[in-house]
Amino acid sequence: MTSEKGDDGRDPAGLKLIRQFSELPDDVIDELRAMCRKRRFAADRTVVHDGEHPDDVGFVLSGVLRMQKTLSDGRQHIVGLLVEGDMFGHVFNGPLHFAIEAATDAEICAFRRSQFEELLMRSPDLERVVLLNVLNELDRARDWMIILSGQKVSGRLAGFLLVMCARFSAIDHLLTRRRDGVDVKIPISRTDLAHLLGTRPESISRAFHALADAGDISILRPDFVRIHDFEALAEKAGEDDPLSNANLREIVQAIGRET
Amino acid sequence: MTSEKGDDGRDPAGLKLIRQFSELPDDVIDELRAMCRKRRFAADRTVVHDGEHPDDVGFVLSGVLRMQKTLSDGRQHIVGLLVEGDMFGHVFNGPLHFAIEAATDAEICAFRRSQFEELLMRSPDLERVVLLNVLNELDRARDWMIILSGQKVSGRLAGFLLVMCARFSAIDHLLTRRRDGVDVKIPISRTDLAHLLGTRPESISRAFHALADAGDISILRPDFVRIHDFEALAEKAGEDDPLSNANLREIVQAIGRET
DNA sequence: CGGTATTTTGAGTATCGTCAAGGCCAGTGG
DNA sequence: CCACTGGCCTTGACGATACTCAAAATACCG
Repeated sequence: MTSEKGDDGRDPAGLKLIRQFSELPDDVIDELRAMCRKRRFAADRTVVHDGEHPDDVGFVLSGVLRMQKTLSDGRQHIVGLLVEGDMFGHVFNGPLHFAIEAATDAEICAFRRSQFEELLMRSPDLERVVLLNVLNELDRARDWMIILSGQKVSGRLAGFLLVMCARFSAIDHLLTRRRDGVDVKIPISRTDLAHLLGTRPESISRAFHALADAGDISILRPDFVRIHDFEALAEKAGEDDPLSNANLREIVQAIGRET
Repeated sequence: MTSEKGDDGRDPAGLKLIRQFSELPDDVIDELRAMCRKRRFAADRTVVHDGEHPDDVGFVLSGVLRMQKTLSDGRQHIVGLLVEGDMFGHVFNGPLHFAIEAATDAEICAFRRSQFEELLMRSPDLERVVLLNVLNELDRARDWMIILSGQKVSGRLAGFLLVMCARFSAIDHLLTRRRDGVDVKIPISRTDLAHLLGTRPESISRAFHALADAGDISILRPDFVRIHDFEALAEKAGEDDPLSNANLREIVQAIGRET
């Protein structure tokens, strides 16, 4: 469960760290290890350019990446975040119609697409891992859609915070539990958050403080908030059931016991 | 290209009609044919209930289905539309967290999930078809996200109309080309459209008439509009490049030649 | 032709986008 | 060590847009 960042010498690329890979047969892992290249990106560096046929398929080892699309008028919209264990780059021939940039300092392991696809053809296990990964991403995209269709900015922000807790609970340094709530590190700037939620930085700021005034959260630092009341957030977000997500349910129950 | 609806006697389920299946080996198609069941749904009937573990994987043969999520306050949000050739239902074990209903009268072919997955394990070709299908759906979900993050309702509506043209150009009865534009049949009600675009029916109505007043479209009937100016719609939608989509490019060029 | 559901229109209020100014923090250079 | 600078976040004021509630008009279906 705790990710052992220290390389043990036999897994320099950290492939074992990726949850889904651990199920694969050893020979497939060995092949992956042989063909992968570990790369680091500083914050705000571009990992994959917009519109180009990416030559790489990659997995995030650490840090946060953002998928973003630049519109004709120069505005940028973020269509999702990638964290530890997420896959990116189109597997079969499809041009990626958005760019991928590092939101924080990040490490990825990259595979040449041709090699990866060739291995994909030979290993049904790997193909199944990829399929599950894509299905997972599809679910997340739909979650974003639900959030985006909320009409008040504070509602969308509440939905964002819940998604952060639900999806990033396993990621170190983003989420820490306390007696009186959960501390969340927000890995992107206000401006990026505005792009993600389809609004402006000013509105994001007002929405944060509206949630704080309601007592649902506390703003410890601009990029660091403490969540007090998950039910209130869920209601503002219009979630069908705040406890539909297993991770969230666990977090909420843990708080409930201690208060 | 033109879909021949008449069964030829050897393909009662219409499997051949699904574009992606035509590439599969004959024996796989025969197996699919043997295990599939053709079902019809009247408009507004539920195909898959919310939250339940669906036993079926299905493909749309005709008509339009809507994927929708019921929120706690009773509001419904539509997460996407399914048309001819689209797949639905989770392939591997994942609860579908939204319901699927028929937006119009529709025909689907359904497979028992266990059987389908078993065949999936044996046929890499089929698995590849499924993977491509899911990747495609992921792209579409991201398209919706971009549209939803537009801040003016008329912009989101313009984006919706462009998606209709780009994605449904091959579907009979939804899109017909004319000398002075393209006629589009809108397969869902104003209320549903409002749920899809994250707003209210009144705003949808006003947005339609705003686009009509601008001369971009004509409202022939509430569910039937004629598009005159694709560039104007693309600009209002904030699309990066209106001609980035091959189908759209073709439609626009066809109009350009004839005017 | 009449009844019902859907769409449209109108008026008032709330929210948000925009522009502009001020505050906070980190890094830099004196 | 302190002042300065630049970036980001916040706050305020104003106009534009959209939501709400209500009523009228239209389309749909028998």
